Amino acid sequence: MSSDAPGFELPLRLFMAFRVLIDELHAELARQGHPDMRPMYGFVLQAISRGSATAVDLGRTLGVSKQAAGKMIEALERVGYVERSPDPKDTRRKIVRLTRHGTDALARSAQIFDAMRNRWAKTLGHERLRALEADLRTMTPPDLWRLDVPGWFGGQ
Amino acid sequence: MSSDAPGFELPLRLFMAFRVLIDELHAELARQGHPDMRPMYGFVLQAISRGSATAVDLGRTLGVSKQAAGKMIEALERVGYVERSPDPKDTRRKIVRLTRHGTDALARSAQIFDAMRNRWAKTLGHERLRALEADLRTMTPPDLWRLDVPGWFGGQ
DNA sequence: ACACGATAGACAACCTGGTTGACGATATGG
DNA sequence: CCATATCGTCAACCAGGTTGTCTATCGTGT
Repeated sequence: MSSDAPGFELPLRLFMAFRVLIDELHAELARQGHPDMRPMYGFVLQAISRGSATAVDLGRTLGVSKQAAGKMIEALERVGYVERSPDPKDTRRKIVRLTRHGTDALARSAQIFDAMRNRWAKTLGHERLRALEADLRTMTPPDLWRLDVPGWFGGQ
Repeated sequence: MSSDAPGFELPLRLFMAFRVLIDELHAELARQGHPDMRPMYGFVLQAISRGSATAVDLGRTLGVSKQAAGKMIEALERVGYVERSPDPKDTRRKIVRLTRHGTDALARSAQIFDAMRNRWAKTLGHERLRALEADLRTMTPPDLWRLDVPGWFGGQ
């Protein structure tokens, strides 16, 4: 009865589980030809591939300032995951899109995530995993992509 | 029955759930007289209260450099959560301990976490929540306190 | 036709939280 | 008694974020 976990264990375990998955993902990505990949990049690449075409755009969908988004794009450009080209329709804008390398990173990430989920399913059982996912969905905001991952440390 | 979630949803939901809890904690802490509290501070205060008495110590248990730990202590000292005093047995060391304010922050955090867990239990049901916690425990390293929270962004 | 407001991107200065490397002061053990 | 290890600090740097300001361009209303 009084064997309930203390309240602080829940957030800690959630975070640890997240870390375990993300760390594994990046270890595997490094093995598969993406040593430059960083935790943050995945989110950004995903946002770009889902239609964020400019820095302002990206900032909006990521929940950060356009300047932060701009820096992110710059970093991704440096390591060859995205490229920018001027928009002929609007010369103020520079359109960002994934390079082949960036697309590859995303595809491999998806595949690795699926593999990791399968491992969880094997360990916990399909039903338990589905229940876990459903419960997390219940307790979190619906929009999966509007997590402003960046900057939640730093606060304010 | 191909309705399985894509692999990437799991880590995202884990992180969102973590964020939801932490954000709520800090909103509530701010209301309860701890507006200076930040996500990182909780972990550090906890580590100190559990016996990390010096910067080197703290760095070790937190998994960061002694310099980073020193900066953390400095910041906590500035907002009045810890205080330092020279160790008479070893004049190189400065012993850190929580102030009354720091202890209060920790106690309130624990209480708020418990309240949040109760809300989860109400929504999901006790059994589901216990199952969720058990499953997370299964998939994560056993030592709850050796999550090197800081610096997992930044990478490398 | 044009002036004016809104927008895109860039630059600068700053914050947090991390890193390495170096260094002086103190402890400690052969 | 001296070599070595440890503690704290300083300095320089990095990643990722912030705000504020600036220019160039777009698009709209009169």
